Amino acid sequence: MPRTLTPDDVAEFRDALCDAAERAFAEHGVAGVSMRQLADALGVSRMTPYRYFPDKAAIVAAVRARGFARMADAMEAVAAATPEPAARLRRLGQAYLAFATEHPDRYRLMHEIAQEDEGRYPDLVQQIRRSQQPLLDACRAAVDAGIVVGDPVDVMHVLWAGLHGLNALSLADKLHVGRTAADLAPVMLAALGRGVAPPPGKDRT
Amino acid sequence: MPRTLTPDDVAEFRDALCDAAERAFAEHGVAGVSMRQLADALGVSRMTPYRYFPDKAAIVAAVRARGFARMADAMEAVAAATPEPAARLRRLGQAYLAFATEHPDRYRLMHEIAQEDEGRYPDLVQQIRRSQQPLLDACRAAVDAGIVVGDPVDVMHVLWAGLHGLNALSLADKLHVGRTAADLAPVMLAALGRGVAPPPGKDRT
DNA sequence: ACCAACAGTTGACAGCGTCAATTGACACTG
DNA sequence: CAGTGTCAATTGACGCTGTCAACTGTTGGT
Repeated sequence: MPRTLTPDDVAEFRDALCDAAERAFAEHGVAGVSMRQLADALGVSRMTPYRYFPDKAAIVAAVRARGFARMADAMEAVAAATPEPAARLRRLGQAYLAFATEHPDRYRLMHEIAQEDEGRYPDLVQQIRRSQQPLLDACRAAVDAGIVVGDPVDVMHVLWAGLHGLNALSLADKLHVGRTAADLAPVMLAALGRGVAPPPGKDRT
Repeated sequence: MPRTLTPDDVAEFRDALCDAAERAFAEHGVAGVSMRQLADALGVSRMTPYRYFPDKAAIVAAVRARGFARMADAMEAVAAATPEPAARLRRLGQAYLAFATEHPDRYRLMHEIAQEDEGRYPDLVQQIRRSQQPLLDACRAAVDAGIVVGDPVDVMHVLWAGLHGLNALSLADKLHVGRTAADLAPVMLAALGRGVAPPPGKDRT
């Protein structure tokens, strides 16, 4: 009914749409949710969402970006609260694993979608980058402090891959019966810690 | 035209359908390929595939099962050719990473689909299990040989998660520019090796 | 009081997965 | 050799999808 849409109006509607989409995607999967259902959930007609997003893929991208943003917030908070390099690295690892455990649907949507050419969604790309930054910074600090050896970017990739791999197996129900991500988290963290630590014989500052 | 369908006929058609589906899925993604297109590709009419598979999900499951079977073959071959425990573990890791590099689309389909309740496809479940078995056996052997410490199943999960995580990041184009899976493979393998090795001071048989 | 602008709605279309009814060719039986 | 049952394969139909295009109706500016 209003004549012109203020930026706030647009943001509000987009947020509401993303909220509804996030819930629906979590429950039925992306493929199981139609644009029409989302419109219904918001009490608007079929095509209204298309005034705020160019197509369905853009909504998926927006929801994924929100997920990465939430994760980035969590990682940044942990990093800021833990100055000591070794502890920071450990805490970030725990936080990464915890995020997937606490928000399994979100994490799945963030990673399991294989959105083609996500470069077309700059906000998504930026939030992905932001979510990695604390871990990368912590790796650099750890290498500088001498508690980790190797190229910081390599180390970061190894840690990230290990953490993400565990999350992925857990969320895909691929862990053997009786094992949970929570069980394996300390084992993984210990192994990664030993894997990137300097060779024995030197002491750590 | 033939009156009764021999089991061989059925197997042949199912194979041909899976071949076509695998190619099409690789090129356009599962969501981008319709049953009708698959039927067209085989030169039969829309509903014919439904005589051989109950629905589209079953075709996806069959193609995924084939992927895991191929992988299991590769892993079994490596394991059989490498009796020495440490080398076996290393070679299996290399083979796992290589498989994803050589068959990216297959690997993606195998892992990125989040098929709900894959327990309904016993063949898929069995091939998944089979593809893990060589690594699990190798972990047990390595623990027995004293070159790896910890619960063998835990160790296997840690190694698998590390390898899969690297593959997942690589295939999702999440590695930083200039880094490839091939670059990071040795780094990851070395880190995992150190991560599960016994504490220093003991010697390795 | 008019008009242009534009948020929102409805109509329409091609394509989807799949159920149900139909077709047509063959292997038998009388 | 005509008739019949069987079953692989095809076609018809339905409700659903994402989205283009045309439309409606309200509103701020003149």
